[in-house]
Amino acid sequence: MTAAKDRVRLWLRLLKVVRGIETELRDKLRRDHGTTLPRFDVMSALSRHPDGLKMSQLSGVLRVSNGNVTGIADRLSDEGLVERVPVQNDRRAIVLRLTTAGHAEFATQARAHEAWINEMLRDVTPEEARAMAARLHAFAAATENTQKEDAHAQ
Amino acid sequence: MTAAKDRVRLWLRLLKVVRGIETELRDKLRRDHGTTLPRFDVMSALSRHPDGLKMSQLSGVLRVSNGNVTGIADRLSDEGLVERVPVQNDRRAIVLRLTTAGHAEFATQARAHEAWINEMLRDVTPEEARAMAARLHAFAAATENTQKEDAHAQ
DNA sequence: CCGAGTTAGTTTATATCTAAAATATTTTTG
DNA sequence: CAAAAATATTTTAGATATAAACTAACTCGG
Repeated sequence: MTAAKDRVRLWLRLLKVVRGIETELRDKLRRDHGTTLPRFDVMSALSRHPDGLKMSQLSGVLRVSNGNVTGIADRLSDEGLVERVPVQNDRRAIVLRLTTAGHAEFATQARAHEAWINEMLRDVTPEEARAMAARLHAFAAATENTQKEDAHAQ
Repeated sequence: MTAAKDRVRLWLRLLKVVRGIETELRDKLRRDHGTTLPRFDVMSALSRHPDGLKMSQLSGVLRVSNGNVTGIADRLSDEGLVERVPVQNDRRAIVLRLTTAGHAEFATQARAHEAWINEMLRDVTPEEARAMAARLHAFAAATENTQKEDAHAQ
């Protein structure tokens, strides 16, 4: 089955590219902003939801486990970048949202992030980027679950 | 700069696809083979190097930190799937290689892995897979460091 | 040969991550 | 309504990850 081999090769290539970019981003975030990729991801998701997200929504959006978000939220909360807000009519739930300081801090990080990606992918033309992004829709079939949103987006 | 936005969008799409596939693979590896993605990655790298790899080569190949491999090697070693072999003429170095049991176990896992990927990417034609893999070469510029080999490969 | 610098690997401290159990609350059902 | 099921989050145990400190061994110039 060469078809299977072709698909595996594509998967390995995807994995290598994504890991490489992630490693670069992690280094830059630590060096320039004293933060980490998971923290950036959480703040990024929250920045696009000014009213905040419930913990379960956040873990769904980021595709990470439930308990994982708890720890990251704890640390961001300790630094005053996010806050936990009770939810009306459901005392189980909690909404996490950026504080004013969190919004300001993320705005800075997001500008740097966009510049880094733009530089790292400088050899990809905008046309090619759009075409590739469109093709990647076919891959969405791979993960039929509830991926309603992107992680990382600004 | 819409070009920058296009590139960021592509990056987010890549990230989503890779995370989705990784999540599926993790679940399947655990359910069907009682193992994890990092363990599979280590065994995969070793399977392509019958004479073994030094710890530093392994962490370089997998693009993970040095100390990380130590722990995974410890656990695989406890289960008899890999072994540490001294290196001639350099008593600092250690070569990690699959045991006979490790080779057999990995062969089973690799067959399943190929079938899973082939199924998950069933909507991607072999031609498209090859084309996309070729295009992803342009992305390699993003990570100019020493990525001599793939993680995961069989 | 010997001490400075380098290299290989482990260890340490901490953060991240999952799966599963536990807790608290809400919703559903009979 | 009361019991059962479902839901939201945290907690727990253990694996995975990094960066940085540490140990041991090697290299090399003098």
